[in-house]
This record gives sequence, C-alpha cells and structure tokens, in this order.
Amino acid sequence: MLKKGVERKEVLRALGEVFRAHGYEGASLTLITEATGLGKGSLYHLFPGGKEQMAAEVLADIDGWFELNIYAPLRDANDPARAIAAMIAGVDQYFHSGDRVCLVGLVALGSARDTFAETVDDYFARWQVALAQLLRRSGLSRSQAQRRAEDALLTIQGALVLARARNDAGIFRRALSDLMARLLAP
Amino acid sequence: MLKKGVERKEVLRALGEVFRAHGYEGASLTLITEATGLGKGSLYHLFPGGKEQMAAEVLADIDGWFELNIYAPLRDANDPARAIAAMIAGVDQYFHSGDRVCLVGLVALGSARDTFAETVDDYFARWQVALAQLLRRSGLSRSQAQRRAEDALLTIQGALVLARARNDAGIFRRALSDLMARLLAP
DNA sequence: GTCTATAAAGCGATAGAC
DNA sequence: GTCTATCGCTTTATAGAC
Repeated sequence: MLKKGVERKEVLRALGEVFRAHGYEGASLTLITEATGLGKGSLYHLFPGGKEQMAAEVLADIDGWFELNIYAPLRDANDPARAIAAMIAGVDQYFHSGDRVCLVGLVALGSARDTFAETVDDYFARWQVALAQLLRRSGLSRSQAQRRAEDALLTIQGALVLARARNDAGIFRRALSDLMARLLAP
Repeated sequence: MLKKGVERKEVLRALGEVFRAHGYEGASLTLITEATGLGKGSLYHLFPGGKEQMAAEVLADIDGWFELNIYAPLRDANDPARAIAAMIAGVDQYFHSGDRVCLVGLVALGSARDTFAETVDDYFARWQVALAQLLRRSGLSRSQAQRRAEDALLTIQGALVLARARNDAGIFRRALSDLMARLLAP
C-alpha cells in the first residue's frame, strides 16, 4: 500500500503539467485523462472533490517541493552566498530555465485565485520570510532584507512571464544572474 | 455613424475587464453578455469572428493605448529623467497601482498564448526598444540600455503577479519606485 | 480500482424574427 | 442592430458493470 502514495505522486506530477500548460480553467478532464492515462472514474475515485481537489493537491505538492528544496535550506544556511547561489540554482532547475511556468503565479492571475488565495499567499510569504531572514543574518537591516527578498520573488515571477511572452529563455537566465548579484550586494 | 466607433470602444473596455478578470479561456459568452449588456446576437454582429476576434481587438486597443501614452512619449523625449518618470506614472495609472492585471501577460501565460503570440511579443518588444533607445540617449551603452529595459518590463510584470498573489498593492508601488531609481542610475 | 455509459449543465456559435 | 430560440458540442460529475 506504500505503492499507492508513490503512484499518487506520479499522478500529481502529470496533473501539475496539465494545469501549468492550460491553467486551472483550461485544464479539462479530457486533457487530464490524456495526461494521466486514467479514466474519469479513476480520477474521481482518487479525487472525490474533482478538479478543485486535484489543483489543491498539486499546489500542496509544489509547496512541499519548495519547502524541502528552497525554504528549508535557506533557513538552515550558515553561508549566505552559498545559500543564495543554491536557491538560484534550484529555481533555475525547477522552472527549466524559464521554459516552465509557475503554477502558483498562474493561479494568482486567473479567476481561481480566490479559491486558492491562502495557499498562494502562503507560498510566497514563506519564501520571502526565509530569504529575508537569511539576508538579515548576512548583515542587512530588517527592512532592507524584506525589501530585497520581495524584489527577488517579483523578479523570478516577472522573468517567467516575460520569457514566455517573448519566447526567449535567455531573459530568465539573465534575470537570475542579475538577481544573484543584487542579492549578494553589500 | 461616428457614434458607432465610440460605442465599440466602450464595448472593448468592458470586454477587456472580463478578459482580465477571467482570462481568455475563462471569459464565457455568458459573462461577456453580462459585462457588456449585449446579447449574443449583438456580439456576433459586432464581432463575427467570435471570442477570438473580441480578444484580438481588445489586445489591439491596449496596444494602441500604450503606443500613444507610453511608447511614443518615450521615443519623442528629450529629457530621460522626465520621460522615465512619466512612463512610471503612466504604468501606475494604467494598472491602477497594482489592482489591475496585465492582460497581455495573462494571455502569455495561458494556453491562448500561441493564438496571440505575435501581438504579445510585439507589445513587449516595442516597449523594450522605445525604452532602450531612450536609455541609450541618456548615455548608456547599447547592451546596458537593452538589459535595463528588459529589467524594467520584467519588474512591472513580476510586481503585478506578486501584488495579486499576496493581495498587497504596496508591492507594486514599491517596485515602481525602486525601478525608477534603477533606471535613472548612472 | 478502473472502465464505459450517461446525465445535466454550460459552452461557442448560428438562425431568424423583429 | 438587437433579441430569443436553438443547434451541436464539450464540460464536470455520477452510476454501475467488471
């Protein structure tokens, strides 16, 4: 029965890609059955709450990934420069160097925003706090650290939007590179 | 018959708000009839191409606004500092200090991106060129100017996403304020 | 636990009266 | 130029066989 958990994870990954590609509104059950290889019956057996539950679990899964791979390392870090470099590398990896959209940002812009408002806010809030506390430890004032962390989050989101709009992954790479320098500045 | 043009503009404004609120996919004809006060018959009389034509004309209308109020002033400016301040003020006004989503960015993230790819790319490309040329005239190198203009566009988009995600318009105000300083730096 | 069949509602789009 | 009625299709969701 441990297999169940593993398989669910796999389904969530596939669901995530569908939501990323078509948005919450645009991700129809037809598209979802194709992406997961599961019939509607199986899907509603796994997710009795339907599409909303699917999206909620996908968002929770994403949150878990960032908690493990981004937020926690930020919190536990001793060396700010190394930690920031690791964060940037993790972000670059996660978003496939700008090819992959941020589902949390996408949900925030759409009409599903209200449904997932708390999850969306939490995702960014915890990121910002973890990063700001690291920057504070590196010598910045409380307000400087907070403002710089805000700038980091916003830069990543903006780079993802612009890279997609202009179909130029270089935008994302350049933005991350500049961001790292800005975060490490004295 | 001049009235016709005026009324069409009004319909396009209403359409724009529906698309902004629900995205291209989420903007159903029911929502559109409610927002415009027009029945389906009238809508298809005005826009024989249906929803796609509606969105295309809304995007063209937005493009026209930016051309007139942002790009052209940027191109014609003599005083870079004044021109950048004017751009920032115009952006702040247009996006209602972060309360209003950027439809072009929203379309870029969704699955309608391919349909409107050229329009979306053009919107950002012309903005970047106009801004970069101004920065060039203010003494920056070609690559510096281009990179800084890219940063400006990406910052605005990211600020809109994050402000909406966190439901905090202050994020947008702060981002614009910081951006102005960054653009004017030597 | 997965499937097919189907329900009920909503979708974009069209026809035709006025 | 605007309306109502309606078409054909797709949507989410359910029921029941296996």
